[in-house]
Amino acid sequence: MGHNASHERLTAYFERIERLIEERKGINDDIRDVLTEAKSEGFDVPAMRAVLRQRAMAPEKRMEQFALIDLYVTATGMGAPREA
Amino acid sequence: MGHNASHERLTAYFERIERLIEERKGINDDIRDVLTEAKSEGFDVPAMRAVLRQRAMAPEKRMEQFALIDLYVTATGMGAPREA
Amino acid sequence: MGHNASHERLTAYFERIERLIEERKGINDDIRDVLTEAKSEGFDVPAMRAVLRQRAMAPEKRMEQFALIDLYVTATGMGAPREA
Amino acid sequence: MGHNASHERLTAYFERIERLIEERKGINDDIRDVLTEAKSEGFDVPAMRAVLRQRAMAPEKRMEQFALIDLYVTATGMGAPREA
DNA sequence: ACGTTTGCGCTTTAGC
DNA sequence: GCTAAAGCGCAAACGT
Repeated sequence: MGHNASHERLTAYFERIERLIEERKGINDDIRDVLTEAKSEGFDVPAMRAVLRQRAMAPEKRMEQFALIDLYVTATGMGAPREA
Repeated sequence: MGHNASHERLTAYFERIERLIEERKGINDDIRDVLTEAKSEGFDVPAMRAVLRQRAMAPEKRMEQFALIDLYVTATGMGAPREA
Repeated sequence: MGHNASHERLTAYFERIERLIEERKGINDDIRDVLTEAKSEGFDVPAMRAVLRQRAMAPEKRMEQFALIDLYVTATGMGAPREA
Repeated sequence: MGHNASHERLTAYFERIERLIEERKGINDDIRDVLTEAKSEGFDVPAMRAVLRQRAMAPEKRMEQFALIDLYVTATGMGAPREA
């Protein structure tokens, strides 16, 4: 009884998650389609991915970190900080 | 100018993809939420994930894989694959 | 000068860590090589990884986990259980 | 016979890999120890990790990529390229 | 100690 | 088909 209810709840969780996973798969397909379309127009897909990565970084957080990073970079004589 | 048109198209691609990535992130959050909810009811999340993986596999492939695993476990003298 | 001494110590830390990271990378390469060799003899690498995961688990924990997985699989009306 | 030989070889592979995994674990422990030591001298561990990540990038490859990346970044009006 | 967040390894997929 | 990269899950680490 409580046991059966438990089974039902568990099954419901699985179904919800599997539905979400399906949606996620659809989105991944969409992304792939867009990149394929861009590629067919001559755009460089790896470079586009690189830009997407860069844009994904929260700009604020990046700047916060760089103060400390530059400090250590210069301190250890690794050459021009943020040169890349 | 063809160049500007190219920029516009590229920008549009980025925006479409970033929108899709946002959606995907939302879905991942949803999945995590469902698992958290299940956990709060006493379900074991890693075990649930294992079941989800099994359900995602084609039954035939799953049986093949398990047969191999059992074979290797037996071959190397590990304790009872069955009790697994 | 204390400042320079600090720089030197920091640099030393970086070098020690980077050396360790190199070693770790070498080990990962070795693991990959062994698996590749095994594969070339006809062994199934994913199945081997599954066995390695099982062997890495404390036997008692392993039994617990498998019991839960079987329980969930049964509860949700799936066929033949097993795996990790 | 060939069967037994197969078991032996498989077992040998597992043992080799498990030995390597042990070594890797030891290295990870060493890295953690070094960072702990650095922290105890007042160095900022997250920043150190950031520097390590930066140093890990092959400088050449980075520069190669940046030509294309900058092209796309400027093309899409995302603001100063490589500002970080 | 807990929850959140970051890094690490594995898996799978994309590109060559 | 193989090598290289990205996504994902897991675990340790950091801050509260």
